[in-house]
Amino acid sequence: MQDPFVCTPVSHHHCISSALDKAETLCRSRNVRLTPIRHRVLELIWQQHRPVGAYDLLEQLQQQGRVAPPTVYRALDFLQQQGLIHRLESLNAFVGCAHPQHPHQGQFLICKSCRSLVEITDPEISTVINNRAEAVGFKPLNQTVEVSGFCAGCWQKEQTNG
Amino acid sequence: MQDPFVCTPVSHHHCISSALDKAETLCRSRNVRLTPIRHRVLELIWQQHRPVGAYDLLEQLQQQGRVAPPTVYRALDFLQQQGLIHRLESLNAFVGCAHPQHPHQGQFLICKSCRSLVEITDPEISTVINNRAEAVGFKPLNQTVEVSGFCAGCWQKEQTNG
DNA sequence: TGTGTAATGTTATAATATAACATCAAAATA
DNA sequence: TATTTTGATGTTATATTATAACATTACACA
Ligand SMILES: [Zn+2]
Ligand SMILES: [Zn+2]
Ligand SMILES: [Zn+2]
Ligand SMILES: [Zn+2]
Repeated sequence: MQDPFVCTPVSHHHCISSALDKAETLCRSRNVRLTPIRHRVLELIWQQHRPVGAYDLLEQLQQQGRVAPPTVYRALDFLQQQGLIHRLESLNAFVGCAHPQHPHQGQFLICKSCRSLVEITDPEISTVINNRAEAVGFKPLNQTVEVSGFCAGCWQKEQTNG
Repeated sequence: MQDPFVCTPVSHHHCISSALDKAETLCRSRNVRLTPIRHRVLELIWQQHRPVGAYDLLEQLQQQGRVAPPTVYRALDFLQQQGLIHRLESLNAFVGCAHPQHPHQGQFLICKSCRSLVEITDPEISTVINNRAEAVGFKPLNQTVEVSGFCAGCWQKEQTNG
């Protein structure tokens, strides 16, 4: 995974096109259509490389013609179904997934200060949660794990300033 | 904790009044005001004993006179600050907390079928998540852990029916 | 009783999301 | 190729969730 914390403008350009390439390959192999709108929405999401709201995307799309909310939400639904993006429940926002090959639920670290985000995929977290759920007779299907706090850089600033 | 899965009408009546008693004691000891509105909102939340939306609460409050959204949201804010309720990010809903004495972040098991909810408080889950976050240089402050799936009862029905 | 603060009332509006139906484009079939 | 079918998008309206801003009221405390 491309680490957002060290993602420079140059490497980020690469990480956008890499994500889009992966998406195209994946959609072709699954025989689903990554239409221009869907492709564009995914591109806009990766350009930010941080959580983006649906209406932010809408605004950007509207710079090239009239677009209405359902268009954006449909694209987001598709991208989510294909595992190309994740929805962040605590932010009402969306972020690109860097490993869309295997369906999974991400675990997200969200910086309160710079609003950057890192997705981790830790099997131990999933396992512990599932075990505890099953221990009380619950059948777990889907996990939402979102951690808010400070990224390394912002935490350092916090400590020196505060 | 009163287990919602086995919460009968009778025991539930107890669990409402117990929660309200705890809240009163707690607010008195903290020298904050559990005003009639706040008390009423907490009561309505516990009456459902499952996640309730702000506008559901509003509707119920309006049966006794005109109430506007800010009133409900303010009460919810207060109750959240005091740890008397939790907000479920994945549902945009609120649920009563059965252990408001010690501030904590809950871990929630949400049944897709009957929409019942169980809060667990598992230190191991918190610890694993915090460890993994710190391992990538992130300073974790707040965790959102919400698991959707089937409660014991509904899972049994699912398996026999499907 | 006055005086400051916290809580609530009130109105308006912001932000997020979906329903319903019309139109269009692509794929499949004849 | 023409026809049919399906999926995608356009369009309008509206639902749902949440907050801003300012007026008023209740309470605490001097
Ligand atoms: Zn992912
Ligand atoms: Zn940061
Ligand atoms: Zn709790
Ligand atoms: Zn259930």
